[in-house]
Amino acid sequence: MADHVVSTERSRGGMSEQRRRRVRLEISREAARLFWAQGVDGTSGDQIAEAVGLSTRTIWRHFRSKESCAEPIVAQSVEWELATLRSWPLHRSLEEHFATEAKRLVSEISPSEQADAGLGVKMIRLAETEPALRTAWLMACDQVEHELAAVIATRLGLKPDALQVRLHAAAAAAALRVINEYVGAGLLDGTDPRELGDESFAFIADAVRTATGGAVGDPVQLDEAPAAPDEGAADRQE
Amino acid sequence: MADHVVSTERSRGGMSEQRRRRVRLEISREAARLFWAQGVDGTSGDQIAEAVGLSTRTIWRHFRSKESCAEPIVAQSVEWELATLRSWPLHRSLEEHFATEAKRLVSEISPSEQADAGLGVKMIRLAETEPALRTAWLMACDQVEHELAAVIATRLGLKPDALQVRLHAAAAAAALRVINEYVGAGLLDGTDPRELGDESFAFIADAVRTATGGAVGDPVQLDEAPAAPDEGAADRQE
DNA sequence: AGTGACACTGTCACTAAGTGACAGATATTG
DNA sequence: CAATATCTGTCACTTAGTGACAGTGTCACT
Repeated sequence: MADHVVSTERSRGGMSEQRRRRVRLEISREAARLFWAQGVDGTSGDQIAEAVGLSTRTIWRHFRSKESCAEPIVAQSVEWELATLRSWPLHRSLEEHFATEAKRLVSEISPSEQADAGLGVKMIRLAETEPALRTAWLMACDQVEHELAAVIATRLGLKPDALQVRLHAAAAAAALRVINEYVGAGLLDGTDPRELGDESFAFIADAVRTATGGAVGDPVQLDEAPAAPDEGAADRQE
Repeated sequence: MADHVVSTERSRGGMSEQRRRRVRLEISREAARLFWAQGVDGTSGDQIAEAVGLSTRTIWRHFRSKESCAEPIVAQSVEWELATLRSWPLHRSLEEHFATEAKRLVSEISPSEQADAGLGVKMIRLAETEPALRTAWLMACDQVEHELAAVIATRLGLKPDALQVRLHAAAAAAALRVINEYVGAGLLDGTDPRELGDESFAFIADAVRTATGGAVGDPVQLDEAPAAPDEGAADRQE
């Protein structure tokens, strides 16, 4: 029985991971709705449980705290940025890549994803005044920072934990955070989505380029990556 | 000494403000010690209260949550950066200013402040693994970001909430955060303080300059500040 | 089909975080 | 000393979150 392990192990442990994510997202949707409608403090765990049709105990089995119920929705709202960064080819400029990816995204987005995105924006807005939610938002930004570190590391031919890379990644991620907050606030205040959307991707690329002192944004030649002409003090770190 | 306005007016509502800060700091010291020794989850509010010699109820009067007990110690550990930024004269370069301020600081620091700084570094380290503390650390970084926004705004002749300013401030603050984490981790891992200290202030200035795309760091002429092409990219913000 | 293993959920009792309300202590002012 | 306002301790209380146990559905193997 030890030889055909594959199918058994998948069906047991693997099915749940997908299912678990769906349940968490479902809980997160209801929690976000309630948080937005009544505030975080004004929403109890029991209310969330009732809204999603589960027992309170089960909520705590999926989320370690009330605030963290918002995490999946918030995380999903930066997921497209993560995906875009992951798929950024070496030979393209950031502007080009963001422009094409943004266009593709707009055409492919489903109504339910759009609703989730709306909730995500609201949570980000709420995070400015509700310190409890701020953690969730900053966690998502942290994800972006790590993804950026990986991308930048390969582009500059350095390790992801080199100080130089971490600095660039942190600065660029911070810029992305500010833009997200800015765009989100604009949307919620009634600015026309099209107006913001059209300029935003060019803006994003420019912000990343600036925040990294111009080190990240241009196309990279394959033979150029490992070369990295001594940038002084930074390379003594690993 | 202060028999006049200061003492009277403060004694009613405001005397407490100074005293309150001292009490909060005292609590924060004990909390940080315990957090470091036993972890955050392993430390109860009752323990903190007992360690500092107050009732548990009084702890909650000074801090809205257990984790926030760490805030004052963490905040104090970036206080010198805030002060240094506040006192940055227009006509000096960031490198010069940081170098002189750092020297002055090293000579003036008291043993108790040194102990507090040690605790602060430990809390920052702990924040990497304890999400509960991460909020405190990021709050402190947020302070730095706001201070930076104010400084950058006056240097560029823009408003503090202009998008351009917010982007620069966020990127620079993120860079400072990474450096703080890097230096702190180095200290805790036994690196010689002198080795890190000597290069760090030059490093800081350089990081800020890079993160702002070179826009922040140079001396500013007085007549140049308000000049900035006033209807440029950043003005769509109000 | 039957049986055991396992993952998921609900129920309930419990710990710990945090608040409200009241009373006593302390300090400042007149 | 009297008057007032802030600070603190005590205690009862709400709520977030956990541990333990039991019931249910699903899959695997026979």
